Amino acid sequence: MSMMDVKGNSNSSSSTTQSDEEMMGDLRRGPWTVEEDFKLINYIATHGEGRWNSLARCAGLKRTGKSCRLRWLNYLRPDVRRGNITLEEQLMILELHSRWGNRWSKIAQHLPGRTDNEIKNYWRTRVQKHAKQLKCDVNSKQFKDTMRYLWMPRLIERIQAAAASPATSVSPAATVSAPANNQHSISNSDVGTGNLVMAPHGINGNDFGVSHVTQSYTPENSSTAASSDSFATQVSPVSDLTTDYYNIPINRNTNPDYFQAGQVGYLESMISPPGIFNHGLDFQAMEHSNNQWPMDGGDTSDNMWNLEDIWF
DNA sequence: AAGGATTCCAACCGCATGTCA
DNA sequence: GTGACATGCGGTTGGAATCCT
Repeated sequence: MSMMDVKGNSNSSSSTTQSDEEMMGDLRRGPWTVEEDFKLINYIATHGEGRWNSLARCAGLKRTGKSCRLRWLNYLRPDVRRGNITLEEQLMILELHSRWGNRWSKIAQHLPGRTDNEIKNYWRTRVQKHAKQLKCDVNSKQFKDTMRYLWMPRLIERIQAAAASPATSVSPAATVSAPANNQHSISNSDVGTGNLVMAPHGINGNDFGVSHVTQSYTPENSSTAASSDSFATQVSPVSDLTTDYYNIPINRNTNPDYFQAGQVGYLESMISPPGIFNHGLDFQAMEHSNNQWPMDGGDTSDNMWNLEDIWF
């Protein structure tokens, strides 16, 4: 069973370009196979990226240029980072989304190794889900306030707690991501200026469920490394090509303007301006009264939504 | 154990914009 | 200036995996 089976060889797409249409004869769709991945990787290794339609032809792939591009950018690229979104990344997504809205690609530029697709999926599956549970719009003031005064602080607390006790580190990014230079170091002067933390109009959202952030990332525990039983024929959701198969080092970030998780300046800057979290909420007490905020990987979403009762 | 519900995410679609002849 | 084609982006879909009853 595959998406290809479902969508078949439909050639009714009105969005395809003319050159796509010309190729529509026996185009493949749906999940990529190992063979296709190899072809694409090998071709790009030799000839580089770009000119995706001709690339698809020359590489012997019966795919549209679009499809090749997407597969490369979202999955095969050497610096694509697999695995769970870290706390720091969640915080970053949250903050950047508050600034830019659904500008996923722009947000992704500041999260090395993460694709716009991944961030978009994250937002939709976690944040919007919670907004829905709260019966409010993700862009509503109510929801933003909840983000800003409840979940952001909790996230920061957890990041700091993790930093204080490395044995229970929650920051895979700190170990996986090791850019060499020129990260955007956020100074304390950013704090309270709206520069990064606590933007004037608040924070839109985050996954405070953080159910997947407590493990250190390894290829083995990558979320995409599971369920490899269908690997022989289909790879898309399961292969860990960037490590096991192709032995390509992960996460070679070159973006000079990105945030490095675990960077002290960043975390410090994430600490709220004085008093901003002190709106009569005792988070410690809340944590206790709600059966805490586990650091062991359990999904805390429900607990957090219990906090909602207190909040409202 | 079974099957229904939910979650996650790869891949697709449609549109906008960029590039080039 | 214009049209053809390429690229990029955000939204959506649907199926595998996982969870729940």
